[in-house]
Amino acid sequence: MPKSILKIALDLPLDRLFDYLSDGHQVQIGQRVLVPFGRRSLIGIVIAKSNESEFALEKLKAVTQVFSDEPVLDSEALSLLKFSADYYQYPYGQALLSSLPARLRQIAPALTRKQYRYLITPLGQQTDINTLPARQTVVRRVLLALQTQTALTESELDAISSSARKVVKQFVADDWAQSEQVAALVKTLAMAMPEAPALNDEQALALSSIMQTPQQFKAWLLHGITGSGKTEVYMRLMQQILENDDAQVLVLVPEINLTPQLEARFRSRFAQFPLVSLHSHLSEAERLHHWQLAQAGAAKIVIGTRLSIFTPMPNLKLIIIDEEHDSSYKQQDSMRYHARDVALMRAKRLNIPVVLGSATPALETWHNAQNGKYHLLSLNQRAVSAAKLPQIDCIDTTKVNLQQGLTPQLITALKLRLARKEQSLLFINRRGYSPVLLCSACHWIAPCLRCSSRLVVHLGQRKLRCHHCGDEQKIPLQCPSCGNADLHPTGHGTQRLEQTLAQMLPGARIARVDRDSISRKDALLEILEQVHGGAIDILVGTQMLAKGHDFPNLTLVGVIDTDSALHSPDFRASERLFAQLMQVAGRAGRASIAGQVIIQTQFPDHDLFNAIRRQDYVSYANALLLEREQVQFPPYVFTALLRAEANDFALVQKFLRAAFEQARSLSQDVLVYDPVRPQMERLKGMERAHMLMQADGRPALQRLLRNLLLFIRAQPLSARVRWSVDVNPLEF
DNA sequence: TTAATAGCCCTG
DNA sequence: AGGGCTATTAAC
Repeated sequence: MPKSILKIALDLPLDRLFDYLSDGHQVQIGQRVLVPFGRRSLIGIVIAKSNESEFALEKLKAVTQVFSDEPVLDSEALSLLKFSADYYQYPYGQALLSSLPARLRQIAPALTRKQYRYLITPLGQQTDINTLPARQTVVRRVLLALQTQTALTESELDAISSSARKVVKQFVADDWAQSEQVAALVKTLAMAMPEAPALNDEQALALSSIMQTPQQFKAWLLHGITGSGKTEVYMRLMQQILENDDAQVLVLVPEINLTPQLEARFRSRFAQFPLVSLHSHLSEAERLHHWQLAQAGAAKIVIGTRLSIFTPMPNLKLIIIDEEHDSSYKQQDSMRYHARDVALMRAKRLNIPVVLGSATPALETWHNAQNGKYHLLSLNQRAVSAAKLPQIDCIDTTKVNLQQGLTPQLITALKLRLARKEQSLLFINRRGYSPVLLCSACHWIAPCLRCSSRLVVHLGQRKLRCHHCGDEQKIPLQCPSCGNADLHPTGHGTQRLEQTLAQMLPGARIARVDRDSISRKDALLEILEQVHGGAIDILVGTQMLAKGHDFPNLTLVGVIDTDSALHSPDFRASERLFAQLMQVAGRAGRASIAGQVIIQTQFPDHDLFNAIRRQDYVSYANALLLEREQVQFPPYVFTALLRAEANDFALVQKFLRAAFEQARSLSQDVLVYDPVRPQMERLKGMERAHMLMQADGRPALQRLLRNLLLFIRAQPLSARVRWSVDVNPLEF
């Protein structure tokens, strides 16, 4: 009996598959199909074939269209998505469809345009440019370029002129050139392949350790301070794996780190291996094209952000996760997966190595390295041996006179760098002019009407703005509460700091980097270029500046105010602050000049600053882990969070109350906490609350969640509140 | 999720 | 009766 019933995943919040008749179509598992659904048409993915259906056979509809000229999703990709969807309690169909490039979710056939390049023929090579009419400039330029470079890609032609493609087609007709289809997107770079630097002992040991078992699952933690040469270890490792028959390698990076420079660095190092990137700045056509090259096995290296962990790669032999502690690996809506954790699952299922790299590993990761689940490799020396560690000073802001929020020590240090023609970076994690607008008479503070937050003063646009919902208001002329006209912008943000510095240090060339100044896509790159070129003396900015940029002439880093993170109710705040400070400190003095870091704080004797001064991740991580163990927080327990929000708080309460009673009755192994309100009680006009569940092991928690969700989905109330489940939430 | 429909209050 | 609104239900 032929298996004519297809089980199909659809992009719906319903956690089940739908049955359709194949109706004579040749259909494979993993294939993309178009099906009728109600009175609309949906894209689906075929998950299984069967002889039977639990649905009444006469009610089954037939598949409308099979996209049979496309490659199908392989079973590894399908099962990884299924596993992740189950683990993160998210409908399989939605998880699967949203892992695909948007073009594959649309109804039109997603044909990728074929790429061509054009090669010069002997006849074309012999043709003398000077015999061509002088006015045909494009013809002359295309021929000249072909003669000197022997081959041109379509994008190189486009760079010559918009009519260059037309010209080259005529060349093909005249047998001056011939066209050739390009299988993979290989951007050939004119630059010579850089010589790989020699490895130091630690790097060599790390490489050889991993390469002892290149064909089995092992999780490696590459723990190395900034500048210790983690990237070089990745690249040597990739080189060795790639040289092995047809292997593919996946490199995950945080979004902000995937700069064109990093991509170019990998490309020039691996000129012989086709490389594609996958990130949010690609056009949909590019994303599809890159994804398909990975899926076909043509791209040997994929560098991508979070979502690319799900990219089908038939010959995947190594996964690398750079800056593994970075919180951008955690998806914060839809399926709330953690790309690092999914990478671990994927590597385990494929039986391949996975390498996590960081200067400040996540405590979860560090814990796993301590208990032997991961193998620890440490890089303690700086790879460039001349480079020295910066000196780190914490200045007690309660004991000195601040000038506009700056300590005399920091001002002196800034002046010294200006005199020496060296560069400085000031790190302040607050954008805008000042974080509050305060009435001097009645202490009224401008609040956001839609969120439980304060409005930030933006003097440039003369506006008050909520950084949570984006709402804007005019700056009031008098206090709405008492009528007093004396309203003060209080506290310091990036704009104010920039202004202060300009007044205090006339002549200094200052640039500001934050989300407000970096509106355009390339603006950050432009500023960074200016810094490299020596056109900037002082760079002021938020955490956008903390990562990945090396400025050899930058010798001073100032940290203005991070104290709020020390007393944050978020249990991960100090872990994050430590990582952030280590990262900014690493910006100072990477070349042969020793750097200085000045941290302004009210609590210079805090453990965190003591550890920062010594740049001692290990003892601080161990101390934090001890605390986490004592209070039974992750990674010593497994948690999940049920979040809910609605305009009407009573609905949220009712919804969570019902869930709470149900969860309590469902499980003895899981500790279910009373629903509470989060730090941000109201956001964009929605009243929020959540319920925490905590267990000693994953299975008990998973079991509870599965049953709890069955209950919730059956509740009519669940349609009237927005709710979501977050497994291993970053904060609660 | 979308889309249809059932139920309800209101006007006229 | 019919318009306009919300709640409910089905989708293969």
